[in-house]
Order: sequence, then C-alpha cells, then structure tokens
Amino acid sequence: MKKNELFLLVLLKNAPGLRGTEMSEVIGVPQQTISRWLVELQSEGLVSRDAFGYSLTVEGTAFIKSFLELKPRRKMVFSGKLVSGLGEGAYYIGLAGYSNQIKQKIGFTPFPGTLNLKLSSSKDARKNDLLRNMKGIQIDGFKEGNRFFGEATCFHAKINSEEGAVLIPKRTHHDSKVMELVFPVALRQKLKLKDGDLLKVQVEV
Amino acid sequence: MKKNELFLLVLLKNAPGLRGTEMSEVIGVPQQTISRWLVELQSEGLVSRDAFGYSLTVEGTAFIKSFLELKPRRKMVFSGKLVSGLGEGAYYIGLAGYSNQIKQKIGFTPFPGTLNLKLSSSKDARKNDLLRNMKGIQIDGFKEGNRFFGEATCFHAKINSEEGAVLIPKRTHHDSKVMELVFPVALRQKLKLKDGDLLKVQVEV
DNA sequence: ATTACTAATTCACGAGTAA
DNA sequence: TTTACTCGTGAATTAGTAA
Repeated sequence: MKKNELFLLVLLKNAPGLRGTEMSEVIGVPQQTISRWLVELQSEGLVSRDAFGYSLTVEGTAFIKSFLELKPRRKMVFSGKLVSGLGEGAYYIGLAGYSNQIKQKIGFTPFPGTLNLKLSSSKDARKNDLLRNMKGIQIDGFKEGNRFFGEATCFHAKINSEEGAVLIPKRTHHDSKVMELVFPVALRQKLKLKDGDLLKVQVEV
Repeated sequence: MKKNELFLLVLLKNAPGLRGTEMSEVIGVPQQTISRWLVELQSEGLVSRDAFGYSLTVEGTAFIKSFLELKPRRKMVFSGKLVSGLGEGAYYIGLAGYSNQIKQKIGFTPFPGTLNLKLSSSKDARKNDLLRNMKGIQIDGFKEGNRFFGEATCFHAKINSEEGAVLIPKRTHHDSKVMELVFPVALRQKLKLKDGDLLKVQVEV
C-alpha cells in the first residue's frame, strides 16, 4: 500500500459503496489518481468493487483497523514515592464492574486497593500527561444501581518484576504528579513497602 | 498537509512523545523523510516538539480526529413495503435508556413503536448491508436491572418529508431485507398507512 | 545520541483520452 | 455515466553528511 492510499481506506471505512468520482471530490485529488490508487488497492486485495461502488474487503477492514492503532512498543520509566491514597481506590477496584474487566483485559484479578505514587520530577509529570492522552487498554464505564462509574484506561506496568497496571480514570483529573497502580497482590505487604519509599515503575505503552 | 504526513498524525495520536527515528522504524520510511514531514507539520502548527519528542498540538489533534470521520454527505434511497413487527420495537424504544439518547443525539423523542419495512429489491438489501457497516449516530448500550440492552446505530431518514431515523441494533442480525425506523409521531396513523403499502425512504449517510 | 540540509534520482502525478 | 490506460513532467524521496 502506498502511503497516500490510506486516505481511501479511511474513506471507505466510513462510507462503503463510494464511487471513485465521489472520493475524488472529497479528497481533492483528480479522478485519475484515485483510480490508480484503487487499482493498486484492489490488486492487493484490500478493496473490492461491485455495481454499487468500492468497498473494503475483509482484509482491508482488518488492515485499516490495525493501522489506526499502530504504535511502537515502548517502555516508559517513572520514579516516585509511595503515598497513601484516600482508600477510594480499594472501593472502586473492589467493584465487580471494574475487577472483572481488569481480569479479562489485563490478565489478573486486582487486589482491592491501589498503590499511589507521587512522581519525583516534573519530567515524569510531563510524561504522565503524555500517558493520559495515549490510547491504552480500555476499561468501560458501567451503571450499578443509580450510580454511574466512569471509563478508565490501563497500561501494563512493572514494579521490581511485579506485574501490574497503571490505572487512569478518564474523567477525574488527578494531579499530573500522581500515578495510580493496581496489582494482583497486596504489593505493600509483599514487598514490605511503606509511605515515602522510592519506587521505579516500568510502563508498557 | 501532504497526504503522506497523515501517517505521522495517526502515529502521534496513538503515541505522543515519539522520536523521529522511532516513527521511521514503525512506518518503514527513512529518517530523513520523516524529518522533512515533521518540519512541514510543525510549520503548519499541527505538531510540536519538545525534549521528549514530537506530539500533536491541539490543532493537530482536532485535525486528525475530523479526518478519521471524513465522509461525503450522501442520500441513499430505499423502497419497501410496510410490514408488522413483533411489537418488540415498541418495548425497546419505550425504554428511557434508548429514548433519551435518541432525543439527545437525533433530535426528537421517538414514538414508542417502530416502522418495519421489507425492502423490495435485492439491490436495496445489498445497500442495507452497506448501511450496517457504516458509522452512523452511536446509541450506547445500557444496563437496566439485570438486563443488558445493546448498542445501536442510527441514521437520519425521511419518509414523505416526515423526519425520522433508521435504527440498526448492533448485535441482532436482522434479515438484510428488513429496515427498522423510528419517528417522533405515530406515522402509521398520521399518514394512514397499512401493511403492504409501498414506501420510499431517504437515508442520510 | 537526534535532527535536518543538499543534491542526485526515482517514481508519483494527472491531462488526454479510450473503453 | 464511471473507470482506467499512456506518458511527459515535476515533485517527493533518500543517501550522504553536517550540526
């Protein structure tokens, strides 16, 4: 696939059954060029054509979907001091609505309680801000009785080889210097941690 | 923005703070080319650079977001015969969980009942299939007591100047020949319709 | 290390036109 | 109508290299 042809894939994803002439108008590229792009995309099996116009093939749909999520695997390292949360974390993580999703999407049943880190440097706070804008593992919101519990995003993370996850609630705007983590075990006890201990976190982004 | 530079915008959307060299690896284009693209994107104010790498600016974020939803406004016309549903429609549409969303996102409080059309031609059935794959107005699922009610997609639609909407439940796989519509009024009564009447629907996609 | 300039090369573009 | 071919032209690419 030539880079420019991405335009057509996005367009066809949004509106299957388009004509080449329509795409030409929307993108602002001559019909001849659109045609050339479409010929290549068809030869690659990403696009098909019928009497109603062009559409993505199954492969094309998969391709554009995975492309839109394209990102390199990177590790971001943060360091911060352990602080006490307000005990809210334990309440939320204890709810089946969150706990089950974490089990299913991240791979462990979280210990009902969160580890709160106060990041040491403003560099790390800045990186934390970047993290909050990234698309991680989506945890859906849900309704429990009359209360609504919001969405969150997670990233796989490690503290001293202990596998866990960073938890970023979508709507509540924590301080950029605060990072919240969940683990399958009571990490405070397992690693004999206390408030003020300096910890290094490796986050998979 | 040159067309190719879209790659970088998508990438930076997914992973802000990337280095040019990383983007080069992921996209498979030499670093020199990435650099040239980034120079242009910065001069256009879509991308900014700091000590941590490149990120989208606010304008860049808005730009890529609107691009990903790019599609031409089109009208699709269907014709079909009015048939009786199973009365399920009325039950679902009557639920506040759906009704309120339709009011908010489409602009009218739906009459609790749906109009079911049996499409006349296989051409129309094929177009209906295309419609089901398009991204329309999203109606979220919700939980009511123990029951879960699934997502749906809507499109603005008209029957004889009467404004309504096509309703496409996400998970239930209706026959492609069946189209379900909602209106702010009891259209059957208002237009004195009866089963078997031939109707033309204009759908905004 | 990362980023960006210059210059040689390539190959994508699109007007004309046919099917 | 819509789609796609040819081919002359020029813009986009990228290796080499510097900062």
